[in-house]
Amino acid sequence: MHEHSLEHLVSLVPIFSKLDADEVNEVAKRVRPRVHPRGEQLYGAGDDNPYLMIIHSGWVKVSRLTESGHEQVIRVLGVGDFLGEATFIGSGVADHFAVTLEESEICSLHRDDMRDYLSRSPSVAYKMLETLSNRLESTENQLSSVTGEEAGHRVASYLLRLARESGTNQVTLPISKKDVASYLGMKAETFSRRLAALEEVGTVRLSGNRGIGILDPEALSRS
Amino acid sequence: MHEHSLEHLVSLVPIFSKLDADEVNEVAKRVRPRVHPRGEQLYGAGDDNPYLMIIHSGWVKVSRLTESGHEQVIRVLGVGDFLGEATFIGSGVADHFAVTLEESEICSLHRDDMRDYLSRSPSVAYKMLETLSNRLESTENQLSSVTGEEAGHRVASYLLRLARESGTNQVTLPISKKDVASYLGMKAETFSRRLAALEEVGTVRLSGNRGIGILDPEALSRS
DNA sequence: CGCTAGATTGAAACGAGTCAATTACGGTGG
DNA sequence: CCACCGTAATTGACTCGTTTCAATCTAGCG
Repeated sequence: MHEHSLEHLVSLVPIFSKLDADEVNEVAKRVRPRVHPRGEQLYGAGDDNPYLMIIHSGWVKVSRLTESGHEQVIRVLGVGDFLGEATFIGSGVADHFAVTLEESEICSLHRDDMRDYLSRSPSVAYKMLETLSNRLESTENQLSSVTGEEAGHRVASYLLRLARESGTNQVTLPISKKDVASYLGMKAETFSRRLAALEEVGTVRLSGNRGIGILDPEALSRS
Repeated sequence: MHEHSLEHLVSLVPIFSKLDADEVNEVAKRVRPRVHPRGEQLYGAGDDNPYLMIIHSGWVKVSRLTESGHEQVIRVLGVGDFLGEATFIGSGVADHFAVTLEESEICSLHRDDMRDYLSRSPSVAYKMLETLSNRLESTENQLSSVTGEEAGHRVASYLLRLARESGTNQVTLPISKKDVASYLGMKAETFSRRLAALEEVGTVRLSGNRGIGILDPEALSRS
């Protein structure tokens, strides 16, 4: 199903990166790789998903449904990221949705196996701690930005972040504008209007539905 | 300094609850207990705080400063909770503030010692994972509630949560109204107005600055 | 018992949401 | 390769909730 061995794939995953060859072998034996088509829901709120899922290729969107029924995009996960941890730590059910954004190869590890590795391999637990700690930090950032900054400023910060992460001023939105808007805590119309305003004054240049060229990063960081 | 032994205190802390007597002893040897007066800042954004802090008594408020300078209350920690983990996992500097809300006894563990326990004692790592996972979940909840629900609804949900957690309909705000408002992602004036509106229709009864009696929980959950 | 930070209230301005109507993109099939 | 179609994005006009600013008021500590 893949030109690389399962062992090799496992060794590339950040949370397993400190394991030795024997340990990697053992994990590889327990892992179930699968290719999921674009748009497939991996699990939804209320599901009892017993697997830790690790992304080998593709992208996964994680979102929640507010009580009043609106979708809130929480984060987008890519190669090397894992998801589903909340349902085996604490043994509850999922409270969010996970959907592939494109065809993705994902390995699943049963929670019993995972608990086993956690108790025997401190490096796995430590790597997970690192990841969760970083996620917490970035979610707290999102929270304070949504309540404390106005829409235009959030858009500007987001574009600058994309530019920084990609290392270029010609960025491509990882998700649809509607989803980016949700991630930024605003409606799609507002996001569209802010972008249009930035283009108006020559700060950015929109190309197609996903492309944005940042012409004046200085001006962006000032807004 | 305290009528209980340090060992006893350590054994009461959730993340150390699975340790055996010898391990508890060892942790106790490395721990530095201290009593902090009300209002003391334990650390601030930008500080390199090398300690994991564990609360034995009292309350600690964790908040952030948005880019535009507004304070955003993230969470309130109580007995048994820990803080400061972000600065030893990932080895960065703090990006938030921690302030005691009242006189609090807090034990500090140096990050080197903590890393040591993490690598030797899987139960400690697992307990920390549990906590971080729960915090992540609740912060995600806050996020989607702030963007998806309107102020009145957030106030109602919050009051119901306080009532549920305390097991009574006569609740006491753990922090000032200004801080609660910040936690709920609104201005103090808005919070005040929502409470006044609820009192107006006989759903709640305000008493003093911190006391709220919930007269009609049914009506609250409907708003 | 008086002072001060916290809380309340009012009026007005504004940012973002809503609803609805177009327009444009980008994947598909001819 | 191009025309077509469905989905996504844009735009406009309007509404509404929340913030803002300012003026009291009051709880609760010293």
